[in-house]
Amino acid sequence: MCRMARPRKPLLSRDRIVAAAGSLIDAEGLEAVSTRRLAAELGVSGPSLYNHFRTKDEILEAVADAVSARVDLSMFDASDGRDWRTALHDWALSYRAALADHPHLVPVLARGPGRRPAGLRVADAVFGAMVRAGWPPAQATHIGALMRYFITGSALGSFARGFVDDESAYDPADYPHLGQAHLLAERREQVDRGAFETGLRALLDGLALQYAALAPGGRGAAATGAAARGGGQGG
Amino acid sequence: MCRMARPRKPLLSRDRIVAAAGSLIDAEGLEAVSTRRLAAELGVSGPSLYNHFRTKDEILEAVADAVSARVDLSMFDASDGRDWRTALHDWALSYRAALADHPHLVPVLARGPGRRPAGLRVADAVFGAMVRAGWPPAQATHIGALMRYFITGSALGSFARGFVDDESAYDPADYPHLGQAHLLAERREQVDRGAFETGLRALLDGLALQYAALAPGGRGAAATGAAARGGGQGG
DNA sequence: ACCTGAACACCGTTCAAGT
DNA sequence: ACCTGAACACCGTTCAAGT
Repeated sequence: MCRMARPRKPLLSRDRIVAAAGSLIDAEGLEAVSTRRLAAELGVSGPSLYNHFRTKDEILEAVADAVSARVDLSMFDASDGRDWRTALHDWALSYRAALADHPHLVPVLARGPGRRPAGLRVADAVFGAMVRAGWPPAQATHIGALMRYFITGSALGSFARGFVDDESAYDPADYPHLGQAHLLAERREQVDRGAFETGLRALLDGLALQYAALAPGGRGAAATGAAARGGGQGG
Repeated sequence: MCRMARPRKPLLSRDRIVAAAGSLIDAEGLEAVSTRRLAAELGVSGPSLYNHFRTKDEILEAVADAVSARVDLSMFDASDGRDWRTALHDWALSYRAALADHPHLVPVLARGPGRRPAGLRVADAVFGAMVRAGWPPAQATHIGALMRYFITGSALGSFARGFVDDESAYDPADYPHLGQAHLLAERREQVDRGAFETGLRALLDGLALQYAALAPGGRGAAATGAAARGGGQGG
């Protein structure tokens, strides 16, 4: 009935390519992904990929979006949005966990949501929930941004990983306070988690102070478009 | 007296290479730096660089270290370390300014101090000052880490830059709260600065609360007025 | 000691050709 | 429509050769 019958089904699909790229990145890192290598992994030749994606970067973006899609956002549709602090906290843990599962992908995710649908969904959910909780829109934008800064910063620059595992690198004459720094590499996970928890708590405590200081009119219901000024008096 | 006299002075030096690489990165970004291109900029052939650096990555690290070296640390040697909050605040601004001057280099700096002397000097100064102010060493480590997270995260993932400047990317049916998102690209600087200031203030307020709650052994009386008030239920 | 050209084993991407 | 081999313009790095 139809035209001529397909000789055989396609070897490739966007999903297959994204899945293979994700596995390769997790296993061997971002630098391991070349179009030729990825194609070989899929049993095809390099240029075949260009039938499904316009550039290699588009493939990376698609993999990153798949990770963003796994970030839990259910804490934000809790009706009234009263408890913005708890929602923000739980979301931060979920976000961090997603990044920790795919550390090699963090540099891609840290570039921002761009055009990635799942990345935009995350930004949308945070912003919407903060406004619903009574934050002025400008402040809600800032909160989405600064939480991203902190979470991706912690995932990317895993602090302890930045120190080499080699005592001789830290001459006490040069760095009087870094005598134990080579131990950081061993206790990496502990330090990273501790710093993240301390920082998250400080951030939420500090935001709670700012929330308490908001003009009474702006709380409890969706705020007007007027939007308070930026960050108060800082700097 | 000496052996045979040098025929002519060397064409290259580590300093010249680092300076040329820095200029190239600032002008055209990290991807513009290939060994051949950089060598051409210096009037030599590609492999010549390998007489002065072992790898291209070592060149990048040296450029990054030069940026770290320009971060002001003078606020940390203020004798008693009483006012750790102000010192941390001023340092954060200085750090952010250094990164903002060389945005293309942030991905390199975000990897952590590694073996870079100036990077280690920064970590050493922060840690030392916090301990001197009465923070327990473990907490001082966390503070150094979480400040790094936030500052490099904000420089790298410049929030607004992550959104495309194209209204059609944000279908209200998909993202009900992102109606104005394409405006972010225009107001990028404003949003980034506002988010940074809001976040920094929250972070310091939150840390002040934790400082005030330290066992009396950790003295200092440095907590600012903002810390005294409530609002810090645990996360 | 320092620079060179040639070479090796790679890249991302385009394109005419096949089916 | 989808895949291929060949080709273009690149990479980082090594090395024997020159001075």
